[in-house]
Amino acid sequence: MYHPTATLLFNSLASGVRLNVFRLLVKQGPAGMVAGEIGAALEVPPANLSFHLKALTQTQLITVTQEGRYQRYRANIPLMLDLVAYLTEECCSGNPGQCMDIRSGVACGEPAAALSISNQEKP
Amino acid sequence: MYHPTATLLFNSLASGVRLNVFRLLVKQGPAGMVAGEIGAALEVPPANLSFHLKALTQTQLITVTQEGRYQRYRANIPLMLDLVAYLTEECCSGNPGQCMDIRSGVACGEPAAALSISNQEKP
DNA sequence: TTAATTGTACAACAAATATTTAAATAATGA
DNA sequence: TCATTATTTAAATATTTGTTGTACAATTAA
Repeated sequence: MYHPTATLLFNSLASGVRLNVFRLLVKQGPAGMVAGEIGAALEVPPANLSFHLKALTQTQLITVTQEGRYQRYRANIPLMLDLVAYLTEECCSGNPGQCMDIRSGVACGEPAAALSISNQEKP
Repeated sequence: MYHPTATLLFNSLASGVRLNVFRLLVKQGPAGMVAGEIGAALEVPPANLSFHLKALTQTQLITVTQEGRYQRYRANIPLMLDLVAYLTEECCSGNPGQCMDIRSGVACGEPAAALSISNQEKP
C-alpha cells in the first residue's frame, strides 16, 4: 500500500463518529446498512453523518450503492485488511518470531478465539 | 479496547510523519532506535520529530527509555495488535465465513497461512 | 570547567477538521 | 400533482493540528 493512502485511511478512522460507523458496517458484513439505519443506531444527526459517510466513501473504506431513495453502505473489508497488513508488515525485519512471545491473542477479521484455535488445536 | 482509546491511536497513525516513525520502529523490533537515528532515517527536523515522538509516546504506541543522553524508542507491538483486533472484531456479526471469500492474503504480524488454516474448513 | 552533542519545551503562525443550522435535491406513494 | 421521507449540500463557526525557530536542560568528554 502507498504511504499517503495509508495516512488517509488512518485519518478516516481517527474520528470517533467515523470509527463507529466503520465498525458497525464491518459487523454487518455484506448486508450493509442504509444511512438512516446507521444514524439511528449511532445517534448521529443526518447532516453530520452524511459528512462522515462522504469522507469514508472518498477513501473507499466504505462503498455506497443506491436503493431507491436509500443509500446503502458497506465496509470495504479487503481494503481494511490491506491497511492492517501495511501497518504490521516487516515486523522485526521480517522475523516475526521475535515478536510472537509478546502476542497474546489477535483477532484479524475473526474473533480471537477462532485464531487461537488454529494456534493451539483443531476441533 | 475502549473506543476513545482506539480513536486516539488511529489519530496517532493519521500523520505521515508518525506513521513512518511507527512503521520504522515496528521494523526494528525490540532493538528500537534512538531519536537521532529516526530523524536521520526519515529526514525530519529534530523539533518536529520530537513533537511527533511525544504524541506517539502519549498514546503508548511507542515506548521510550533513557540511555545516557539518548532516548531510545520502541514500538508497542501488543497495543498495535489490540488496535487491529478492535478494528476487525465481530466481522460479519461473528460469522467471518461470510467475509472469507473476499479475503486473499492477510499479514497480521504473522504469516497469513496460519490464519487461513482456521478459516478454510469450519465445523 | 568548558564545549559539544542530544533532545525537549514553548510560542507563533498557518492550515485543516468537526459540528450545527438551514436549505436543497431526489424518490416514493396517496 | 402534492406531501412525505431520505439524504446531501452549503455556510458559519469553533476547535484542533502541524511546522518552524529559538531557547533551554541534560549528558558526555576534553
